[in-house]
Amino acid sequence: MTALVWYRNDLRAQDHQALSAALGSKQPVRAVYLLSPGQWDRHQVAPIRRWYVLASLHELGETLGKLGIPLDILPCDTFDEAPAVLAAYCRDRQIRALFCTREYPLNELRRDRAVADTLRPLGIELQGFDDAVIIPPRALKTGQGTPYTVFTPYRRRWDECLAEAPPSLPPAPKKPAGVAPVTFDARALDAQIRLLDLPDTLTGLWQPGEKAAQKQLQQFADDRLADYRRDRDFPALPGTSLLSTALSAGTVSPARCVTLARAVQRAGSKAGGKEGATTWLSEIAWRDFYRQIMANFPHLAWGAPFRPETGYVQWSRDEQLFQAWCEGRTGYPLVDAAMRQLNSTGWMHNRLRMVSAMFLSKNLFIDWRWGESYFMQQLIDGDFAANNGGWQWSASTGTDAAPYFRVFSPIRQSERFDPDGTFIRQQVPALRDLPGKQIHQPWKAPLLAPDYPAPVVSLEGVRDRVTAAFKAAKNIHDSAGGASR
DNA sequence: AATAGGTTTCG
DNA sequence: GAAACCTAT
Repeated sequence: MTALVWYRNDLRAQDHQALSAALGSKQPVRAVYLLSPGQWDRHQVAPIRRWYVLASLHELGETLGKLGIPLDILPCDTFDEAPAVLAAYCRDRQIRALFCTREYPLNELRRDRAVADTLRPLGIELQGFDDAVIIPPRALKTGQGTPYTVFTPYRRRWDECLAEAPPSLPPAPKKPAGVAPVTFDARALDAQIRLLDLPDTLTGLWQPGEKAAQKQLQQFADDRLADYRRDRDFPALPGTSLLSTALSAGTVSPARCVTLARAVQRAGSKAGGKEGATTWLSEIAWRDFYRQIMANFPHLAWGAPFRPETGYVQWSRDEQLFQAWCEGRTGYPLVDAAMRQLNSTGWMHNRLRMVSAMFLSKNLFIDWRWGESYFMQQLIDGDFAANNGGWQWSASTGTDAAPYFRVFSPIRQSERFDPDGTFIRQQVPALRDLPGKQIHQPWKAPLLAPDYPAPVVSLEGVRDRVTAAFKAAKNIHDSAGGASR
């Protein structure tokens, strides 16, 4: 009789409820990871993200090995094969219980349901734990018993829950007495990593694995969290935690993040320390918010807008403008700097995700799904719920009312959040010689940046056009009888 | 989690 | 004349 931990996007040994439960069952413990390149293709997982996952798995295999837990990497091209692959494995290894961390997007839910249905007749229960989030997706309901669809009231409830019941961290896993360490065979992983064939200049920017993630969290909490509120919106500063990658692959747990943030919040020693921690906790709450949106509105997984009437918006399908956006040559410095950061590092500062998404969906008026998909293909932290939520927020098709708020001026954003142009100059060499504030509007000094493109669209009248297009969409929706449904 | 355009206030 | 303030969308 053996207990099995099925690893997915929870690639850690510390702070891991499923692993803790498996060890607590007093049976021998094994672990598996289903390697699914076909599923990665379907979900458009970025090569750099695949690399991060594989490299983190390599470390996890060694960590688990020291605890006497063998980690097996099982080939399983797509989710469709998961039930058969796991059933065969469980049969061969006398598995009696299966433990995992729950995932909430539709394909993952269906996979897990199919696995549970296949294993139950074999006498194996699949037991899920909700520690990929702080508050489980169906736990919080409004007064009307419906899921929260506006962030602010959600955040208030989330805070109350946190105060009443702070997340608990399971004890560090220990090697059971009498169990010998095992050696992890990383050959399959290393072969996959070689297939990706990514340049060292790219992978060298990132440190995979649980140890690096823990260290990064600790350093952020010690050095930057107190100033997070002040610094987080300036892409030229190291103001953010950079933990999105670790959180999305589970090399760090949100519970650990919240525990550290609450400690800083309570200490509140440094001036502003409290505000910094509170603001960062909000970002963790956003993460939970979009996960509970995804879990409660599963049609989002099929490309549907959250607000049905916005499904009738007539987006542009201009491939050339889209390509200019992807490659960072729109002629708007901060947008281009943002896209070049994404393309060259696999990551983009959160402020810039809003700026570039807003530019694609509102200024170019191109379908937000094109942008959502491009981000997934590039991002090392590509997380379906957060990415979809962010894109729909920018495109005004998503949660939170007041869409007329939602047109950024790429010039204003640039002036506010990269005032002296440091970040732009780092990312866009063609603009390096533009002095001072001129950098925000290079078309006014074309001779100083001869290699930089002219703006691909004018900013004039954007708001009126967007408002008109959304009004037209609502009319179509209402006259199609959508209002009554 | 915003902008534009106006008015008032300040040095 | 710049900065702060107000307001409609």
